[in-house]
Formats: sequence, structure tokens, C-alpha cells
Amino acid sequence: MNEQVQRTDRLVSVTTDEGQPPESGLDLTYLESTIGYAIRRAQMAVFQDIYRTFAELNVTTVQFSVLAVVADNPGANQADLASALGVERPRMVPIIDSLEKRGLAKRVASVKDRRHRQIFLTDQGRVLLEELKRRFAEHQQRMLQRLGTDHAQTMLGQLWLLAKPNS
Amino acid sequence: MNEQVQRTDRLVSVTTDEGQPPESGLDLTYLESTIGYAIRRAQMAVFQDIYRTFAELNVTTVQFSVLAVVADNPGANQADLASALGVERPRMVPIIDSLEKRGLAKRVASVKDRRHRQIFLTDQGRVLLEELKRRFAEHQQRMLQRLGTDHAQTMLGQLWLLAKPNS
DNA sequence: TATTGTTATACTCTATAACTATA
DNA sequence: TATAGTTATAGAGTATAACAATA
Repeated sequence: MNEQVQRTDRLVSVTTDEGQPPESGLDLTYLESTIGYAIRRAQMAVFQDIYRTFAELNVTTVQFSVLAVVADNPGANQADLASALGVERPRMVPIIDSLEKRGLAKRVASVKDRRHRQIFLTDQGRVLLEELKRRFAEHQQRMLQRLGTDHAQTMLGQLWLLAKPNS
Repeated sequence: MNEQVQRTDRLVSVTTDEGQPPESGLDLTYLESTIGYAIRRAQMAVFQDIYRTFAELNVTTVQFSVLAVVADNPGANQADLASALGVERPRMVPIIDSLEKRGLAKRVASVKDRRHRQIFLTDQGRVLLEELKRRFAEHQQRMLQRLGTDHAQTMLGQLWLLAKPNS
């Protein structure tokens, strides 16, 4: 069942053995050779680590992202945040709602353009963000260790090449 | 608003400029330096390309994965497929249902263990899979071109290092 | 007692359309 | 007319629990 068979339909040739596919009784050689399956499994693993990292603080990845971006861009509006984070505008509403309800962020009606609601962190939000960033840095270190610190930098560049090919 | 400011809180130092983050009026330097955000944006881009690739054939990524794995593992049961693909067992039910309804795959009650339903491709399923694989190969070529063909192989290994650190 | 397939449930996410208030 | 925030809705995906059949 696990015998090595010469495959001719792999999308790339795999010659190194750094990086193992998931354990399973099934022959997954085809899927394992695809960027799409590999990146999905990698994201699942990375996000699982983040969720464990933030579990006690009851913060999701997207909530963390909003806090971090607003900290560097105080007064950003919801549409800009949505496009920055790659979520649809309607989804920002419950996300900001939850942060506001917890006293971590606040909406302020813009005086320059009264259609805009500007988002700011509260003092409490800033305090929590510092703790989240501290923990996130530990998470990131774990990810870099998986990659080997010398390869980590190129990995980030390659991910952005996939995400943003025309630039 | 877009002036370059020296940041001290980046999780990794970014010295190269291969690979651009998404356009936005906001300062995203912190998020852009995280593996988590980069891998999420990369997966979004990769899957978007796959969906465009399969659009006319009305096939989702998970349906394609099931067809591909069953082709190499005829008679696999739903639990094995679920764990191989990283989805929960209950989700396999509607996935297999849809493939069965389209006449692409079929469930066969196992005689060795009557709890198992073994999954097989139909002739029609095999024919469609060949077309899907042909199109998928083109998609993968586009992804490899984004990476530069020399880096593509290491990328795959690195993704598996993230996905499966202990192996 | 444990496992497979299944059903059920609830919650999150995604994708759209449309409404309101503003511009 | 166009845009920001919002509401509504429908469809996927995710996560659990539980049940029937079987081991």
C-alpha cells in the first residue's frame, strides 16, 4: 500500500525529501506535487498555531489584523480596512462591532466626509495589541524555525510573488 | 501617507524587494512581514486562479481533489479521503453526493467491512478528470512562472515544512 | 467499546444585492 | 451618479455531537 511507484503525472519533479506530506494510507503523490494543495495545508497549519497562540485571549486572526492595522493607521475607514485585509466590506461590520463591544476599538463619525466612520483603538485596545504582538512574535519564530531561518526570508518573498504577480 | 518610515517592529527584516504586498493607501508593513498574512493572501490568489481554470466545468477544488485521489486509490472509503484532504468526515457526505449525482463517482458497499462505502470513479469521472488535470497543469505552470521556475521546487518543500513540521 | 457513514446543529465565511445617508 | 456603512440573504465551509449499523 505504501510501496514507491514511479509516477509520470507529477506536476513537478520532487527530488529532495525536505518537507513531508501528511501521513495517510492513501497515495497522495499527485496532490502533494501541487502548489494549491500544499499551500492550503500550510495555511491550515499556520493558522492553527495562531489560534492556539491567541486562544486564551479570545481573539481571531482577523480581529488581530484589524487591531494591528488600525494601530498603524488610526482613523482608517472600514472600506479601506476591508480591502487591505482582503475581506468584503459587509464583513467589516460585525468584526468592528465585536471589537467595539469589547472596548478595544471605537467608531468616530468623520467630520470631513460624514459617510465615513473612522476607526481608532482605545487604550485598552492598545494594551491588548501589545500582548497579542508579543505572542504573535513567538508564533512567527516557530514558523521560521520550521523553515530554517535562512530560508524564511525568501519564503515571504515567494508568497508575495504568488499573491501579487503583477508588481 | 505613503512615505517610507523606519519600522522597528517588523517580525522579519525585509531587505529584498521581490514580491510586492497588495496596493492600499494604508501602512501594512507589520502584517506584510507575517507568514500568516502572506500565506493567506497567496492562497487566495492561487485558489482564485484554480476557480477560473475550472469555472466552465463547474468543479470546485475539493471535488477535483477527491476525483484525483480516488483515481489513484480506487475503493478508498470516505473517512480516509476526509483525513487525506484535511476536511471533516461529515463534509465528505455532500461532496460525494454531488459527484455521485453527476455520475462522476459511485459508492459501493464494502464486502470486507460493511461499515465502509468504497468510492470509485465512473468512466465519465475518469474522462472529466483527465480534462481537469490538463487544465490544472496549465494553472500550475502559471504559478511556477510567478515564482520563477528555479525557486518553484524549493517553494513546494517549504510549504510542506510549514504544513508538516514533525517528519 | 470503537469506527463508518450519516444527520443535525450552529457558527463562520463568502458573495451579492440593495438600502440610507451622504457626497 | 457614486461611495461608505449597513442590512439582508443565500450558499459554502467548519466544528461538534449524536445516532444506526457494524466491527
